[in-house]
Amino acid sequence: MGVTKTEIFTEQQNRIADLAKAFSHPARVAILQLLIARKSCICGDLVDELELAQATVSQHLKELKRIGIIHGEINPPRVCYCINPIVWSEAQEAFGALLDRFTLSTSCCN
Amino acid sequence: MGVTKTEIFTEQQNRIADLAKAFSHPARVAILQLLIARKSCICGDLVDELELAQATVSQHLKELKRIGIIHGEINPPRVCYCINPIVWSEAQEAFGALLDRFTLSTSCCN
DNA sequence: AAATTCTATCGTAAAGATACGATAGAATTT
DNA sequence: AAATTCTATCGTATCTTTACGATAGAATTT
Repeated sequence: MGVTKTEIFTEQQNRIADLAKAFSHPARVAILQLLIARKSCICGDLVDELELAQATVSQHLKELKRIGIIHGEINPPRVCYCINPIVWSEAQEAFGALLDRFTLSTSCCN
Repeated sequence: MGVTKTEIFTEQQNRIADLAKAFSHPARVAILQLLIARKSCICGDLVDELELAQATVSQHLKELKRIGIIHGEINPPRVCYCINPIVWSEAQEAFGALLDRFTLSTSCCN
């Protein structure tokens, strides 16, 4: 086994889980924070800031691109990575909706 | 290798990544949504709602407990799982702070 | 054209995650 | 005491993730 049964969950549940993967590794959190702070970053800069090999950074960037939360613009000989505002606000709404659904009145045993 | 180098990241980055793991699998999203809706759930109920084996549901509950976002109260012969309001609000603040740090003015290439 | 620079991908090794059947443990019920 | 009920854990198979060295590809620079 070892394979997630995505077909038994809703689109929304699968999408939230996928978006959460963007934030589920400290390197990707660090990358997103740097992209926000710098407004644009190239892979080389990120490799200097993070103590990770260039291949590893590139792999994390690939995952963030797959999710859609960043996109890269080729600006030879470099690549400018940026937050994708559409997907970012999608994440804001998705997490916000889920996190705000719980209030103390919803709690039972505390 | 295959082992995350947590020591090169900040406490905050590691914590956000860990909290995000709670939401990074659709089954755990579904469990949290059910806990909110029902205000308390027992493992058996969850097994009925999710099309997953009892052992699998228990494993996801264990992961959510490890993160701290839920806690179980033994109420023999059952267990009442609840959202932990402290950790839940920690997640609200952590994700909120990160997600709100990006605004359109912070964007570069769009 | 050759050298340089930067990023992506390949190949690979190790660790972690996911899923489930089987079994154990703990408590109530019969 | 035996049976029943419910959850946790064990063992295991498979897939995924993380990490890095090596190499390829694409573009500018010398």
